[in-house]
Amino acid sequence: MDGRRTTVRDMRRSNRSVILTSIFRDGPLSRFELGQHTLLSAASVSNLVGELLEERVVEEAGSVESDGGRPRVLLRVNPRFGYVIGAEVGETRVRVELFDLAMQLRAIAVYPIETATLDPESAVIYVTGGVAKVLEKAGVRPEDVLGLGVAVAGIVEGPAIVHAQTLGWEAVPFGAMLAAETDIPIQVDNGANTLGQAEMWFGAGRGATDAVVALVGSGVGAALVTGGSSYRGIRSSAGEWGHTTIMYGGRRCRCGSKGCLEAYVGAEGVLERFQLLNDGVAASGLDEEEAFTGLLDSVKRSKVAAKVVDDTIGYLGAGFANLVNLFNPERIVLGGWAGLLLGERYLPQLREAVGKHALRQPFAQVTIELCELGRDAVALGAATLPVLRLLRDGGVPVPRSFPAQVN
Amino acid sequence: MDGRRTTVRDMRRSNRSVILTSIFRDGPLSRFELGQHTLLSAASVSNLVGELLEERVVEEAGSVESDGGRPRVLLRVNPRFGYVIGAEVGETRVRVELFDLAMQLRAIAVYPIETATLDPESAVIYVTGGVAKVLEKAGVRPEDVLGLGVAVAGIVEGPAIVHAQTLGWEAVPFGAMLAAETDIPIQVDNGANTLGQAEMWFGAGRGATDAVVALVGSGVGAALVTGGSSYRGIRSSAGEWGHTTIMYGGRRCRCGSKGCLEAYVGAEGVLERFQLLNDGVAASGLDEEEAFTGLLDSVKRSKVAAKVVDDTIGYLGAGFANLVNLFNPERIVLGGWAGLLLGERYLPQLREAVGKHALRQPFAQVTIELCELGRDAVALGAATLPVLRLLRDGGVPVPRSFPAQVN
DNA sequence: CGACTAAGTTCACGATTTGTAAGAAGTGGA
DNA sequence: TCCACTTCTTACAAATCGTGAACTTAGTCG
Repeated sequence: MDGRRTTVRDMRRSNRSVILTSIFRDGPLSRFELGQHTLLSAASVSNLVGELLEERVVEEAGSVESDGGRPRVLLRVNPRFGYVIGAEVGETRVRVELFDLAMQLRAIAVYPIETATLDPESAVIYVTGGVAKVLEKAGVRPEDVLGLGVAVAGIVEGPAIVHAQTLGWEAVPFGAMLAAETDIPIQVDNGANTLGQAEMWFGAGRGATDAVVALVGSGVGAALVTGGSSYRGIRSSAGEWGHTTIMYGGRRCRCGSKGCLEAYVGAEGVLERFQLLNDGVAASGLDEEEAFTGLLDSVKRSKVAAKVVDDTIGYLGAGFANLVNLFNPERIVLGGWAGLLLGERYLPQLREAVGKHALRQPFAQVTIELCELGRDAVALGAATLPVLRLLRDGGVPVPRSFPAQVN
Repeated sequence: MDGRRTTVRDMRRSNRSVILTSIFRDGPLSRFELGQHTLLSAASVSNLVGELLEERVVEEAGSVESDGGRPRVLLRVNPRFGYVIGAEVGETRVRVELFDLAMQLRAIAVYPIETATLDPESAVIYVTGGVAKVLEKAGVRPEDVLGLGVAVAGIVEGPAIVHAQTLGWEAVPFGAMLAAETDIPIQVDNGANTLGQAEMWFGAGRGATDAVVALVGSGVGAALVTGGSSYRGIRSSAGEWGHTTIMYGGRRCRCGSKGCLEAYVGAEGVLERFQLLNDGVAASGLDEEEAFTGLLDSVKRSKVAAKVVDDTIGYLGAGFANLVNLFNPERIVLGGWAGLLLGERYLPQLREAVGKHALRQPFAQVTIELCELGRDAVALGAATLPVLRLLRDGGVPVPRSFPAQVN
């Protein structure tokens, strides 16, 4: 099977999708404005909107006067047409959030993980338990949930198979395991990707079509967005920016290779470098985040700290420049807790460092921004997955049927 | 203006495109097979093929018996429906080639460049002269040329504006300059991209949808292909792989930065490294290509040469690994004259080096191959640009009108 | 020569967008 | 209160398109 045919139904679905996406993204809109946005004729807009209104995906929201004529009726996505749930399965917690279609948070459930590693079976229990909890809290019926997006800290490939080194998961069919417990449609993705998605929709990435959301925490990753949608590669493990070699033969990285970017700008790597230069003396009794903040705060007192931070900015700048040269993006968003701490203090210096390593042409076309959402946005981003699917399908909810669909 | 509407005509154009592309790519095909490939109904296939036949884009090509029933009539793209021209504007030559729609070479014109730098005006004269020449040689009328694809050694952005450091061109509106001299539709692209395109269609990239064609010559570049089509970034200067930092603070590169991949694996950089280790003694009286071949041939005799080549494979492996980690491609094709010389001798070692630096998951999903077409394929790749457009538009030639369209 | 088989064609039908014209919903002035 | 005016909304006919079912065509085999 080759290229895909186009039938008359694809046309309608596509136009419904265009209209619905327009309403969702650009707020309350009149039919007239929809026509301008979508280039559809007034007749078609009316027709399609009528259908969406009938199905309750869209609702009227007041009206606005117009220079003496009939007032325009505003349309918006019906926030209560359905709900979406985003779940974050991380190393230290499982977090489940319920949103309405206006992406307003309606309920939340958080479970800290005490055990060293979270096995897949427990993760399923936490997630399904969290789903039940948020449904109850918000008073929403399960059948009104359009979908559940799950973000995991690892590589997700094919039909929701998860490989997560830090959790000790290897080829875990997490999507299928969840689908066995609920008939809510499930989508699984990498946490870095969902956080990137959240920034693209609601944060510093708004309006960009070709962007990279770089995440610097203890580890380092990136979400690539090309042509308005997330780029995943042949089997959705693209974006492993943290393990690109930036110093051939350099520091050993926990991935087993040497000279990875992560070994230089990941918080763990930065602290190790500091300890090395500081005659082996490390801040004790602090967790990684406190230690990292302490390091940043001590640059004025300590020459060693200043050098370590300075180097970090340089390395990070080179890493960004690699992205600029390879992807020619329109925007790079720096996120992650360590990235945020660094960016708050050193964004100008970072921009300068990028300029030193990037080619003039693509560098002139990119803007480098700090992320706007906290790290709690991982679940929000996961919740956008079912929304994205709804918009793409023109407002037709995914049918709930066996075999449960994954991804 | 936002998302694009779909009308009933887009549907037909799209289906024509699917059918025509199928016939072009998968050789002579019967209507029946077309139906299977495209999922279109037999009625629609017949209808659309009839139209294409009527317009002479497609022609019948014999028939094949079928287990006792009516024989299937084979269809192929009419090689003489139109012709395409590919031009390569390089540092040492301008090369113009004329192809029919079966991509058979019909005529060629080559102009060596003696002067140190080729100014844009002269380049226009060479190209237009070459076009006239190949038309005359092949006995083709200008109005039968569907398009002219031009490959230049530099960054091409927006409406065919060219920045070519090595030619000394800065923001040259090369497309517009050419369009002023002829009414053949013109498309301009980077030479690395067109060579990559050629490999994807006719060489080692056949069948892949997510691939990288890496070009190692005196300099280093790459063509990125994602989801079956060339990735260009926000303003089409993506793919500058040669200037990604691989050794932070390392060797100075001609781009002005330090530690670029090109400074380590580009032929110029390799020879410099050899000279450095060899007590400053360089092979004299040889051009770069001879010197590079000589270096490779001397690894058995010279420990220094062996080390330099060994290191080169290591660096290149890390560079490939970066691509593997970031893009998760299905295939990487190594090309360029130096890449070819290296690959012929050290492909297994190179694969091993990539494995050392890449993550296990994406590495297991990629195959690394040697390119199959010589460097003369740059013009062939350029000629595919108008073909691609014809296929995309479903066999409707680009109208020749003012203002001349570029890109 | 006639049945059989498979490929290709014709035609009515339903789905879809579009342009046009008619209708509806307000505003402002008499 | 009524009426003209402006602007948004809807109804309808026309045009286009893919589809399914019946039909035609072209070989093969007995």
